[in-house]
Amino acid sequence: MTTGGRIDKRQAILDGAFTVFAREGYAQACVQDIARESGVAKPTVYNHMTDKATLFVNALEVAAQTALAERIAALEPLAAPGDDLRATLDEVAHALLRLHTDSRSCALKRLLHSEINHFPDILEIVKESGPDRLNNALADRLARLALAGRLRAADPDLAAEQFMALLLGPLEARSRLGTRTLEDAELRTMAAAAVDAFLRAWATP
Amino acid sequence: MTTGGRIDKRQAILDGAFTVFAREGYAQACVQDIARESGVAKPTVYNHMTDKATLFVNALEVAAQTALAERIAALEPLAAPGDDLRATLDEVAHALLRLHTDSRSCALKRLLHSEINHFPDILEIVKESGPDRLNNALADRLARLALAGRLRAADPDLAAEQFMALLLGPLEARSRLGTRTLEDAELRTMAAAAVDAFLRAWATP
DNA sequence: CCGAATATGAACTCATGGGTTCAACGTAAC
DNA sequence: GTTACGTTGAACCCATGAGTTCATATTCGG
Repeated sequence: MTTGGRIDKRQAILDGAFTVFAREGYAQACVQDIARESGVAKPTVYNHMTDKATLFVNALEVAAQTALAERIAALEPLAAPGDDLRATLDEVAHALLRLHTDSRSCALKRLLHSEINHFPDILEIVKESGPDRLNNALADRLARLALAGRLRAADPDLAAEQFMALLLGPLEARSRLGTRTLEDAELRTMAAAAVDAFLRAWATP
Repeated sequence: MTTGGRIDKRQAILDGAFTVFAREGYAQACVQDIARESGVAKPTVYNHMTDKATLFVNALEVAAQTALAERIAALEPLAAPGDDLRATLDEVAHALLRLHTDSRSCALKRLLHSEINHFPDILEIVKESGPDRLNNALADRLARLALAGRLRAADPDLAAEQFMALLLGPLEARSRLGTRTLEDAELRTMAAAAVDAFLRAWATP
């Protein structure tokens, strides 16, 4: 039934679709371009997806799942933090910053924001693979640190939320809404500043 | 030359344009609808603006200026903070949260993000009336507080950036990308949490 | 090698909407 | 009144692009 080729084409289409939607936005993207970008003919696109709208939603969905998985993987060092908690947090913060400044991540965020009113299904994607999931995963790690006496014990969810806020909040202005590419050195500085403030607010007194 | 009526029409057009763009997005909004929303005929729109693109940019520009002015005004209490610094910060934080959850503010942010790649002029708007301006105004207030010994003296710009981050970062997830309307009680809780963390990180030791 | 399923490209239909034209209509200035 | 200017609504032209059709080519299982 689903031959290998079919699955490959489907992946190629979803991938190419995200690329074009990311570059053009939903309305400005045309299916012809998506087909070209995917290395596929236009009728083939309609062979796999019923219309442009579902193509859009599906493309966003896989992009969101991929992004979430990468971000959660970046929390890994917190599972076995060394003696130097600050260094571990710096490392995780820097990795998260890199992932959040990636051009596909920025585009994903842009698309989710801009089309959320036209596509109710997008809300489901956000609940399924949005920042809440990442916050929860981070809260889990922080809770274990709190239990080990290395952080304040109060409300790991709030701690996670504020860690992410301190880290990502400054991003928007610094990157000029995703226009400017930030140097790695600048990312390290931002990560260090966020971790520093976070530890002042959340380290055990 | 410019009779009173002309200016009124121009304002009405810019206002109606923002309303429709906010509801539909740039590409999906049609000039006919904008004309209807503004209580004006379609050729009148083209009488004031050369084309849809400049109409869009101008509408965004006035919306951004308005939003910035409101936000800077909300910092006013910090000019003469009472004995209770926390209470003053709570008040300002709450006011800022209300302004940032306003539906027009959310729409403005959405539009800036989603069309920044198609309209280079938007970058100018962001630099002119974007978060940097608000950060600077806040940093000024915080610098005076630091000078008065009520906050750490180091880097008021960073302090302002982190205050805004702690305040607005949690907003995105909580409001489900601007979909959910937040109750005033929830805004107060969020403001208090942000101020609490900010003071732990930035109060004089 | 054959046959079924899928892919292809080109051409087609049709709806949408940006931008313009024009003749008729206020309306305010003098 | 008349002159000048802005507004109006309707009709119009034209480009774009979603979605389909079909005849042909390709590919893969058996």
